[in-house]
Amino acid sequence: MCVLEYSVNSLLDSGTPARATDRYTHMTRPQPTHRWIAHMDLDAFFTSCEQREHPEYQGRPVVVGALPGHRGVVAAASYEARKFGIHSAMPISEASRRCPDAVFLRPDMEKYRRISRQIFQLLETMAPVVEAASIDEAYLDVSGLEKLLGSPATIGHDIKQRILAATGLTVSVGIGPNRLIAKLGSEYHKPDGLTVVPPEQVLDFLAPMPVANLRGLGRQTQKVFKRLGIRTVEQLRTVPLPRLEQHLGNKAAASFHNQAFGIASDQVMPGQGRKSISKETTFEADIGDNAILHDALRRLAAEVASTARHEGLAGTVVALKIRFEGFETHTRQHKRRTPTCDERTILKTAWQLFLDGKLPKKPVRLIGVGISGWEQDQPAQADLFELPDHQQDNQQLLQTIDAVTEKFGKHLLQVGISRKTGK
DNA sequence: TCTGGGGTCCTTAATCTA
DNA sequence: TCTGTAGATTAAGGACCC
Repeated sequence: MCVLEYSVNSLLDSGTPARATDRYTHMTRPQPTHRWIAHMDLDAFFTSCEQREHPEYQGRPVVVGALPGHRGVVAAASYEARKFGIHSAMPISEASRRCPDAVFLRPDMEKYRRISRQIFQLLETMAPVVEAASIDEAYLDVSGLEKLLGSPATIGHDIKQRILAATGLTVSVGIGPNRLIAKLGSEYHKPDGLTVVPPEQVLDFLAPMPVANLRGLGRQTQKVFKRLGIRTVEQLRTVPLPRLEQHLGNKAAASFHNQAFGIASDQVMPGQGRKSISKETTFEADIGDNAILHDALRRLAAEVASTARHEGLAGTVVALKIRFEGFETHTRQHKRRTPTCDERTILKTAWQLFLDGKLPKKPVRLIGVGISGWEQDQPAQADLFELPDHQQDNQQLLQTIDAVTEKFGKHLLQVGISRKTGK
Protein backbone atom coordinates (compact mmCIF):
# COMPACT_ATOMS: atom_id res chain seq x y z
CA MET A 1 0.00 0.00 0.00
CA CYS A 2 2.87 2.33 0.82
CA VAL A 3 4.30 1.90 -2.65
CA LEU A 4 1.01 2.84 -4.23
CA GLU A 5 0.58 5.83 -2.00
CA TYR A 6 4.02 7.18 -2.74
CA SER A 7 3.58 6.73 -6.46
CA VAL A 8 0.29 8.62 -6.36
CA ASN A 9 1.71 11.48 -4.40
CA SER A 10 4.69 11.79 -6.68
CA LEU A 11 2.42 11.80 -9.73
CA LEU A 12 0.19 14.43 -8.25
CA ASP A 13 2.97 16.63 -6.99
CA SER A 14 4.94 16.74 -10.21
CA GLY A 15 4.08 16.62 -13.83
CA THR A 16 1.16 16.11 -16.09
CA PRO A 17 -1.44 14.11 -14.19
CA ALA A 18 -1.91 16.85 -11.63
CA ARG A 19 -3.09 19.17 -14.38
CA ALA A 20 -6.44 17.48 -14.52
CA THR A 21 -7.10 17.84 -10.84
CA ASP A 22 -6.08 21.48 -10.83
CA ARG A 23 -9.02 22.32 -13.05
CA TYR A 24 -11.47 21.37 -10.34
CA THR A 25 -12.41 23.09 -7.18
CA HIS A 26 -13.87 21.01 -4.36
CA MET A 27 -11.85 18.00 -5.48
CA THR A 28 -9.97 16.18 -2.81
CA ARG A 29 -7.55 13.38 -2.76
CA PRO A 30 -7.72 11.39 0.47
CA GLN A 31 -5.64 13.24 3.06
CA PRO A 32 -4.99 13.00 6.77
CA THR A 33 -7.60 15.68 7.46
CA HIS A 34 -10.61 14.66 5.46
CA ARG A 35 -14.37 14.56 5.47
CA TRP A 36 -16.50 11.49 6.03
CA ILE A 37 -19.15 11.12 3.32
CA ALA A 38 -21.83 8.44 3.56
CA HIS A 39 -23.81 7.07 0.64
CA MET A 40 -27.10 5.32 1.33
CA ASP A 41 -28.73 3.14 -1.31
CA LEU A 42 -32.07 1.39 -0.78
CA ASP A 43 -31.87 -2.24 -1.88
CA ALA A 44 -34.03 -3.08 -4.94
CA PHE A 45 -36.20 -0.17 -3.87
CA PHE A 46 -39.31 -0.52 -6.07
CA THR A 47 -39.66 -4.26 -5.58
CA SER A 48 -38.90 -4.00 -1.86
CA CYS A 49 -41.76 -1.48 -1.51
CA GLU A 50 -44.09 -3.91 -3.26
CA GLN A 51 -42.95 -6.86 -1.16
CA ARG A 52 -43.42 -4.83 2.01
CA GLU A 53 -47.00 -3.93 1.05
CA HIS A 54 -47.84 -7.40 -0.25
CA PRO A 55 -46.47 -10.05 2.16
CA GLU A 56 -47.58 -12.70 -0.33
CA TYR A 57 -44.81 -11.47 -2.69
CA GLN A 58 -42.07 -11.95 -0.10
CA GLY A 59 -39.56 -14.60 -1.08
CA ARG A 60 -40.90 -14.59 -4.66
CA PRO A 61 -39.21 -13.11 -7.73
CA VAL A 62 -40.81 -9.69 -8.32
CA VAL A 63 -40.27 -7.56 -11.42
CA VAL A 64 -41.43 -3.94 -11.66
CA GLY A 65 -41.65 -2.50 -15.17
CA ALA A 66 -43.69 -3.27 -18.26
CA LEU A 67 -46.09 -6.22 -18.20
CA PRO A 68 -45.27 -9.32 -20.25
CA GLY A 69 -46.66 -9.06 -23.76
CA HIS A 70 -46.12 -5.30 -23.87
CA ARG A 71 -43.25 -3.09 -25.03
CA GLY A 72 -40.92 -2.14 -22.21
CA VAL A 73 -38.07 -3.06 -19.92
CA VAL A 74 -37.42 -4.03 -16.30
CA ALA A 75 -37.29 -1.01 -13.97
CA ALA A 76 -36.39 -3.06 -10.90
CA ALA A 77 -35.93 -6.72 -10.06
CA SER A 78 -36.05 -8.24 -6.58
CA TYR A 79 -33.03 -10.25 -5.42
CA GLU A 80 -35.08 -13.42 -5.95
CA ALA A 81 -35.64 -12.36 -9.58
CA ARG A 82 -31.96 -11.52 -10.02
CA LYS A 83 -31.14 -15.17 -9.37
CA PHE A 84 -32.77 -15.86 -12.75
CA GLY A 85 -30.44 -13.33 -14.39
CA ILE A 86 -33.11 -10.64 -14.53
CA HIS A 87 -31.77 -7.11 -14.15
CA SER A 88 -32.94 -3.58 -14.75
CA ALA A 89 -33.12 -2.35 -18.37
CA MET A 90 -33.62 -5.93 -19.58
CA PRO A 91 -36.46 -6.24 -22.14
CA ILE A 92 -39.56 -7.51 -20.39
CA SER A 93 -39.94 -10.29 -22.99
CA GLU A 94 -36.53 -11.64 -21.95
CA ALA A 95 -37.38 -11.31 -18.24
CA SER A 96 -40.64 -13.25 -18.61
CA ARG A 97 -38.83 -15.90 -20.67
CA ARG A 98 -36.26 -16.34 -17.90
CA CYS A 99 -38.84 -16.49 -15.14
CA PRO A 100 -42.45 -16.84 -16.31
CA ASP A 101 -43.65 -17.35 -12.72
CA ALA A 102 -42.29 -14.03 -11.44
CA VAL A 103 -44.74 -11.41 -10.17
CA PHE A 104 -44.81 -8.68 -12.84
CA LEU A 105 -46.04 -5.25 -11.71
CA ARG A 106 -46.38 -1.78 -13.22
CA PRO A 107 -44.45 0.91 -11.30
CA ASP A 108 -46.43 2.86 -8.70
CA MET A 109 -44.26 5.99 -8.57
CA GLU A 110 -46.56 7.83 -6.18
CA LYS A 111 -46.11 5.06 -3.62
CA TYR A 112 -42.33 5.00 -4.05
CA ARG A 113 -42.10 8.79 -3.74
CA ARG A 114 -44.12 8.68 -0.52
CA ILE A 115 -41.83 6.08 1.07
CA SER A 116 -38.76 7.89 -0.23
CA ARG A 117 -39.90 11.17 1.38
CA GLN A 118 -40.35 9.38 4.69
CA ILE A 119 -36.78 8.04 4.53
CA PHE A 120 -35.27 11.40 3.56
CA GLN A 121 -37.05 13.08 6.46
CA LEU A 122 -35.50 10.50 8.75
CA LEU A 123 -32.01 11.03 7.26
CA GLU A 124 -32.29 14.76 7.84
CA THR A 125 -32.56 14.10 11.56
CA MET A 126 -29.29 12.16 11.42
CA ALA A 127 -26.90 14.46 9.53
CA PRO A 128 -26.73 18.22 9.04
CA VAL A 129 -26.30 17.97 5.26
CA VAL A 130 -28.27 15.43 3.18
CA GLU A 131 -28.36 15.35 -0.61
CA ALA A 132 -30.98 13.31 -2.44
CA ALA A 133 -29.13 11.73 -5.38
CA SER A 134 -32.25 9.97 -6.68
CA ILE A 135 -35.49 8.53 -5.36
CA ASP A 136 -33.58 5.78 -3.53
CA GLU A 137 -30.11 7.22 -2.91
CA ALA A 138 -28.67 9.91 -0.70
CA TYR A 139 -25.32 11.38 0.28
CA LEU A 140 -24.76 12.50 3.87
CA ASP A 141 -21.89 14.56 5.19
CA VAL A 142 -21.20 12.87 8.51
CA SER A 143 -17.89 14.64 9.17
CA GLY A 144 -17.50 15.75 12.73
CA LEU A 145 -20.30 13.55 14.01
CA GLU A 146 -17.91 11.02 15.51
CA LYS A 147 -17.86 12.63 18.95
CA LEU A 148 -21.63 12.76 18.96
CA LEU A 149 -22.55 9.43 17.34
CA GLY A 150 -19.43 7.27 17.33
CA SER A 151 -17.16 5.88 14.61
CA PRO A 152 -18.14 5.98 10.92
CA ALA A 153 -19.04 2.30 11.18
CA THR A 154 -21.35 3.04 14.11
CA ILE A 155 -22.95 5.91 12.18
CA GLY A 156 -23.48 3.65 9.15
CA HIS A 157 -24.97 0.94 11.32
CA ASP A 158 -27.27 3.49 12.94
CA ILE A 159 -28.52 4.72 9.54
CA LYS A 160 -29.35 1.15 8.51
CA GLN A 161 -31.08 0.30 11.78
CA ARG A 162 -33.24 3.39 11.86
CA ILE A 163 -34.43 3.03 8.26
CA LEU A 164 -35.21 -0.65 8.84
CA ALA A 165 -37.14 0.14 12.02
CA ALA A 166 -39.12 2.96 10.40
CA THR A 167 -39.90 1.36 7.04
CA GLY A 168 -38.98 -2.31 7.11
CA LEU A 169 -36.62 -1.72 4.19
CA THR A 170 -32.93 -2.62 4.06
CA VAL A 171 -30.27 -0.28 2.72
CA SER A 172 -26.63 -0.55 1.78
CA VAL A 173 -24.29 2.10 3.12
CA GLY A 174 -20.81 3.12 2.06
CA ILE A 175 -18.66 5.59 3.98
CA GLY A 176 -15.43 7.13 2.77
CA PRO A 177 -13.48 10.36 2.38
CA ASN A 178 -15.41 11.51 -0.70
CA ARG A 179 -18.53 10.84 -2.77
CA LEU A 180 -16.90 8.37 -5.13
CA ILE A 181 -15.58 6.13 -2.38
CA ALA A 182 -18.86 6.35 -0.45
CA LYS A 183 -20.83 5.35 -3.55
CA LEU A 184 -18.51 2.50 -4.49
CA GLY A 185 -18.60 1.44 -0.84
CA SER A 186 -22.39 1.14 -0.81
CA GLU A 187 -22.18 -1.00 -3.96
CA TYR A 188 -19.45 -3.18 -2.48
CA HIS A 189 -21.68 -5.32 -0.27
CA LYS A 190 -25.28 -5.59 -1.36
CA PRO A 191 -27.95 -6.03 -0.15
CA ASP A 192 -27.99 -4.83 3.46
CA GLY A 193 -24.25 -4.03 3.40
CA LEU A 194 -22.02 -1.62 5.23
CA THR A 195 -18.56 -0.69 3.95
CA VAL A 196 -16.23 1.87 5.49
CA VAL A 197 -13.12 2.84 3.52
CA PRO A 198 -10.64 5.02 5.45
CA PRO A 199 -8.47 7.35 3.35
CA GLU A 200 -5.36 5.21 3.73
CA GLN A 201 -7.18 2.22 2.20
CA VAL A 202 -8.70 4.04 -0.78
CA LEU A 203 -6.04 3.06 -3.31
CA ASP A 204 -6.08 -0.62 -2.34
CA PHE A 205 -9.89 -0.60 -2.34
CA LEU A 206 -10.01 0.74 -5.91
CA ALA A 207 -7.05 -1.11 -7.47
CA PRO A 208 -8.67 -4.48 -8.33
CA MET A 209 -12.04 -3.02 -9.34
CA PRO A 210 -13.18 -3.31 -12.96
CA VAL A 211 -13.10 0.14 -14.57
CA ALA A 212 -16.79 -0.41 -15.35
CA ASN A 213 -17.49 0.37 -11.69
CA LEU A 214 -16.35 3.98 -12.12
CA ARG A 215 -18.92 6.78 -12.35
CA GLY A 216 -20.08 7.85 -15.78
CA LEU A 217 -18.61 4.84 -17.53
CA GLY A 218 -21.21 3.27 -19.79
CA ARG A 219 -21.22 0.92 -22.72
CA GLN A 220 -19.56 3.29 -25.21
CA THR A 221 -16.69 4.20 -22.89
CA GLN A 222 -16.23 0.55 -21.96
CA LYS A 223 -15.60 -0.19 -25.63
CA VAL A 224 -12.86 2.44 -25.65
CA PHE A 225 -11.24 1.00 -22.52
CA LYS A 226 -11.44 -2.47 -23.99
CA ARG A 227 -9.67 -1.25 -27.13
CA LEU A 228 -6.96 0.27 -24.95
CA GLY A 229 -6.63 -2.97 -22.99
CA ILE A 230 -7.70 -1.37 -19.71
CA ARG A 231 -9.74 -3.67 -17.49
CA THR A 232 -9.04 -2.67 -13.89
CA VAL A 233 -8.55 0.58 -12.05
CA GLU A 234 -4.94 -0.40 -11.37
CA GLN A 235 -4.34 -0.68 -15.13
CA LEU A 236 -6.07 2.65 -15.71
CA ARG A 237 -3.61 4.35 -13.35
CA THR A 238 -0.71 3.46 -15.65
CA VAL A 239 -2.22 5.28 -18.65
CA PRO A 240 -0.94 8.84 -19.07
CA LEU A 241 -3.69 11.46 -19.00
CA PRO A 242 -2.92 12.86 -22.49
CA ARG A 243 -3.48 9.39 -23.95
CA LEU A 244 -6.86 9.16 -22.23
CA GLU A 245 -7.74 12.64 -23.45
CA GLN A 246 -7.03 11.55 -27.04
CA HIS A 247 -9.66 8.84 -26.79
CA LEU A 248 -12.25 10.28 -24.41
CA GLY A 249 -12.06 14.07 -24.57
CA ASN A 250 -10.63 16.26 -21.82
CA LYS A 251 -13.48 16.20 -19.38
CA ALA A 252 -14.17 12.47 -19.34
CA ALA A 253 -10.45 11.63 -19.34
CA ALA A 254 -9.82 13.87 -16.34
CA SER A 255 -12.80 12.38 -14.53
CA PHE A 256 -11.67 8.75 -14.97
CA HIS A 257 -8.05 9.60 -14.29
CA ASN A 258 -9.01 11.28 -11.01
CA GLN A 259 -11.37 8.48 -10.04
CA ALA A 260 -8.62 5.92 -10.55
CA PHE A 261 -6.63 7.67 -7.82
CA GLY A 262 -9.63 8.08 -5.54
CA ILE A 263 -9.87 11.79 -6.21
CA ALA A 264 -13.42 13.13 -6.18
CA SER A 265 -15.67 15.76 -4.74
CA ASP A 266 -16.39 15.64 -1.01
CA GLN A 267 -19.13 18.27 -1.17
CA VAL A 268 -22.65 17.23 -0.22
CA MET A 269 -25.21 19.70 -1.49
CA PRO A 270 -28.77 19.61 -0.29
CA GLY A 271 -31.72 19.82 -2.67
CA GLN A 272 -31.03 21.93 -5.70
CA GLY A 273 -34.36 21.32 -7.34
CA ARG A 274 -35.12 19.73 -10.65
CA LYS A 275 -33.99 21.33 -13.90
CA SER A 276 -36.66 19.98 -16.23
CA ILE A 277 -40.04 18.27 -16.34
CA SER A 278 -40.89 15.84 -19.12
CA LYS A 279 -43.39 13.14 -20.05
CA GLU A 280 -43.10 10.62 -22.82
CA THR A 281 -44.95 7.57 -24.04
CA THR A 282 -44.10 4.61 -26.21
CA PHE A 283 -46.92 3.32 -28.39
CA GLU A 284 -47.80 -0.37 -28.42
CA ALA A 285 -47.52 -0.18 -32.22
CA ASP A 286 -45.80 2.56 -34.26
CA ILE A 287 -48.13 5.41 -35.22
CA GLY A 288 -48.30 7.16 -38.57
CA ASP A 289 -51.53 9.08 -37.97
CA ASN A 290 -50.91 12.74 -36.99
CA ALA A 291 -54.29 13.00 -35.25
CA ILE A 292 -53.30 10.21 -32.83
CA LEU A 293 -49.89 11.78 -32.27
CA HIS A 294 -51.44 15.19 -31.59
CA ASP A 295 -53.83 13.62 -29.13
CA ALA A 296 -50.99 11.85 -27.30
CA LEU A 297 -49.01 15.07 -27.21
CA ARG A 298 -52.02 16.89 -25.74
CA ARG A 299 -52.21 14.39 -22.87
CA LEU A 300 -48.47 14.60 -22.23
CA ALA A 301 -48.49 18.42 -22.35
CA ALA A 302 -51.34 18.43 -19.82
CA GLU A 303 -49.35 16.19 -17.47
CA VAL A 304 -46.20 18.33 -17.81
CA ALA A 305 -48.22 21.50 -17.20
CA SER A 306 -49.96 19.99 -14.20
CA THR A 307 -46.65 18.90 -12.62
CA ALA A 308 -45.12 22.31 -13.32
CA ARG A 309 -48.04 24.18 -11.75
CA HIS A 310 -48.03 21.83 -8.78
CA GLU A 311 -44.35 22.61 -8.21
CA GLY A 312 -44.72 26.32 -8.96
CA LEU A 313 -42.45 26.17 -12.03
CA ALA A 314 -42.70 27.71 -15.50
CA GLY A 315 -40.19 27.06 -18.28
CA THR A 316 -39.02 29.07 -21.25
CA VAL A 317 -37.77 26.03 -23.20
CA VAL A 318 -40.25 23.57 -24.71
CA ALA A 319 -38.70 20.33 -25.98
CA LEU A 320 -40.15 17.65 -28.24
CA LYS A 321 -38.77 14.12 -28.35
CA ILE A 322 -39.64 11.73 -31.15
CA ARG A 323 -38.50 8.18 -31.63
CA PHE A 324 -39.21 6.50 -34.96
CA GLU A 325 -39.24 2.85 -35.91
CA GLY A 326 -35.73 1.46 -35.72
CA PHE A 327 -35.12 3.44 -32.50
CA GLU A 328 -34.08 6.55 -34.45
CA THR A 329 -34.46 9.37 -31.94
CA HIS A 330 -34.67 13.11 -32.55
CA THR A 331 -35.20 16.09 -30.27
CA ARG A 332 -36.31 19.59 -31.14
CA GLN A 333 -36.55 22.50 -28.77
CA HIS A 334 -37.66 26.09 -28.78
CA LYS A 335 -36.85 28.87 -26.37
CA ARG A 336 -39.81 31.12 -25.77
CA ARG A 337 -39.59 34.74 -24.72
CA THR A 338 -41.82 34.10 -21.74
CA PRO A 339 -41.96 31.11 -19.39
CA THR A 340 -45.01 28.91 -19.46
CA CYS A 341 -46.76 26.19 -17.49
CA ASP A 342 -49.86 26.33 -19.67
CA GLU A 343 -50.75 23.07 -21.40
CA ARG A 344 -52.15 24.77 -24.52
CA THR A 345 -48.96 26.78 -24.99
CA ILE A 346 -46.77 23.73 -24.41
CA LEU A 347 -48.86 21.67 -26.84
CA LYS A 348 -48.90 24.41 -29.49
CA THR A 349 -45.12 24.93 -29.29
CA ALA A 350 -44.37 21.19 -29.31
CA TRP A 351 -46.70 20.53 -32.24
CA GLN A 352 -45.10 23.38 -34.18
CA LEU A 353 -41.72 21.75 -33.55
CA PHE A 354 -43.15 18.46 -34.83
CA LEU A 355 -44.45 20.08 -38.03
CA ASP A 356 -41.50 22.41 -38.70
CA GLY A 357 -38.66 20.28 -37.35
CA LYS A 358 -37.77 18.66 -40.70
CA LEU A 359 -38.31 15.25 -39.12
CA PRO A 360 -38.40 12.02 -41.14
CA LYS A 361 -41.85 11.00 -42.38
CA LYS A 362 -41.90 7.64 -40.63
CA PRO A 363 -44.15 5.86 -38.14
CA VAL A 364 -43.55 7.09 -34.61
CA ARG A 365 -42.62 4.72 -31.79
CA LEU A 366 -42.37 7.27 -28.95
CA ILE A 367 -43.42 10.84 -28.42
CA GLY A 368 -42.53 13.07 -25.50
CA VAL A 369 -42.61 16.67 -24.38
CA GLY A 370 -40.81 18.60 -21.68
CA ILE A 371 -40.10 22.04 -20.33
CA SER A 372 -36.98 23.53 -18.73
CA GLY A 373 -35.28 26.89 -18.29
CA TRP A 374 -37.09 28.11 -15.20
CA GLU A 375 -37.83 31.76 -14.81
CA GLN A 376 -35.32 32.24 -12.01
CA ASP A 377 -32.57 30.76 -14.20
CA GLN A 378 -33.07 33.47 -16.79
CA PRO A 379 -31.70 36.97 -16.62
CA ALA A 380 -34.77 39.14 -16.10
CA GLN A 381 -35.64 41.42 -18.95
CA ALA A 382 -34.99 45.01 -18.01
CA ASP A 383 -38.09 46.93 -17.15
CA LEU A 384 -37.62 50.61 -17.79
CA PHE A 385 -39.21 53.22 -15.62
CA GLU A 386 -38.76 56.50 -17.34
CA LEU A 387 -38.11 59.52 -15.20
CA PRO A 388 -38.79 63.06 -16.31
CA ASP A 389 -35.69 64.65 -17.83
CA HIS A 390 -35.50 67.31 -15.19
CA GLN A 391 -35.63 64.87 -12.28
CA GLN A 392 -32.55 65.38 -10.15
CA ASP A 393 -34.12 64.76 -6.78
CA ASN A 394 -32.40 61.82 -5.10
CA GLN A 395 -35.40 61.28 -2.85
CA GLN A 396 -37.65 60.72 -5.88
CA LEU A 397 -35.14 58.30 -7.37
CA LEU A 398 -35.10 56.32 -4.16
CA GLN A 399 -38.91 56.21 -4.16
CA THR A 400 -38.88 54.88 -7.72
CA ILE A 401 -36.37 52.19 -6.75
CA ASP A 402 -38.61 51.25 -3.81
CA ALA A 403 -41.56 50.94 -6.18
CA VAL A 404 -39.58 48.65 -8.49
CA THR A 405 -38.42 46.56 -5.54
CA GLU A 406 -41.98 46.28 -4.29
CA LYS A 407 -43.26 45.20 -7.71
CA PHE A 408 -40.71 42.46 -8.36
CA GLY A 409 -39.97 41.29 -4.85
CA LYS A 410 -37.85 38.14 -4.78
CA HIS A 411 -37.46 38.07 -8.56
CA LEU A 412 -35.54 41.32 -8.60
CA LEU A 413 -31.95 40.81 -9.68
CA GLN A 414 -30.62 44.31 -10.10
CA VAL A 415 -31.77 47.91 -9.98
CA GLY A 416 -29.91 50.45 -12.03
CA ILE A 417 -30.26 53.94 -13.35
CA SER A 418 -29.13 54.96 -16.79
CA ARG A 419 -29.41 58.10 -18.85
CA LYS A 420 -31.57 58.05 -21.93
CA THR A 421 -29.85 60.05 -24.63
CA GLY A 422 -33.03 60.93 -26.49
CA LYS A 423 -31.50 60.19 -29.92
C1' DT B 1 -32.38 -9.29 -29.10
C1' DC B 2 -34.94 -5.70 -27.80
C1' DT B 3 -34.43 -1.82 -26.14
C1' DG B 4 -39.44 2.46 -20.69
C1' DG B 5 -39.49 6.74 -18.44
C1' DG B 6 -37.53 10.61 -16.35
C1' DG B 7 -33.78 12.84 -15.58
C1' DT B 8 -28.57 15.18 -15.92
C1' DC B 9 -24.46 16.54 -18.15
C1' DC B 10 -21.28 16.99 -22.03
C1' DT B 11 -19.83 18.01 -26.81
C1' DT B 12 -20.41 20.11 -31.03
C1' DA B 13 -22.32 23.13 -34.43
C1' DA B 14 -25.01 27.01 -35.74
C1' DT B 15 -26.46 31.45 -34.77
C1' DC B 16 -26.57 35.77 -32.41
C1' DT B 17 -24.45 39.81 -30.48
C1' DA B 18 -21.22 43.13 -28.64
C1' DT C 1 -20.92 53.31 -40.19
C1' DC C 2 -19.07 49.03 -41.68
C1' DT C 3 -16.86 44.69 -40.98
C1' DG C 4 -14.51 40.87 -38.87
C1' DT C 5 -14.32 38.27 -34.84
C1' DA C 6 -14.61 36.37 -30.21
C1' DG C 7 -17.62 34.99 -26.90
C1' DA C 8 -22.29 33.85 -25.52
C1' DT C 9 -26.39 31.54 -26.39
C1' DT C 10 -29.23 28.15 -28.46
C1' DA C 11 -30.10 23.72 -30.36
C1' DA C 12 -29.33 18.83 -31.23
C1' DG C 13 -27.63 14.58 -30.14
C1' DG C 14 -25.12 11.26 -27.34
C1' DA C 15 -23.94 9.02 -23.11
C1' DC C 16 -25.08 7.91 -18.78
C1' DC C 17 -27.80 7.05 -14.37
C1' DC C 18 -31.60 5.08 -11.57
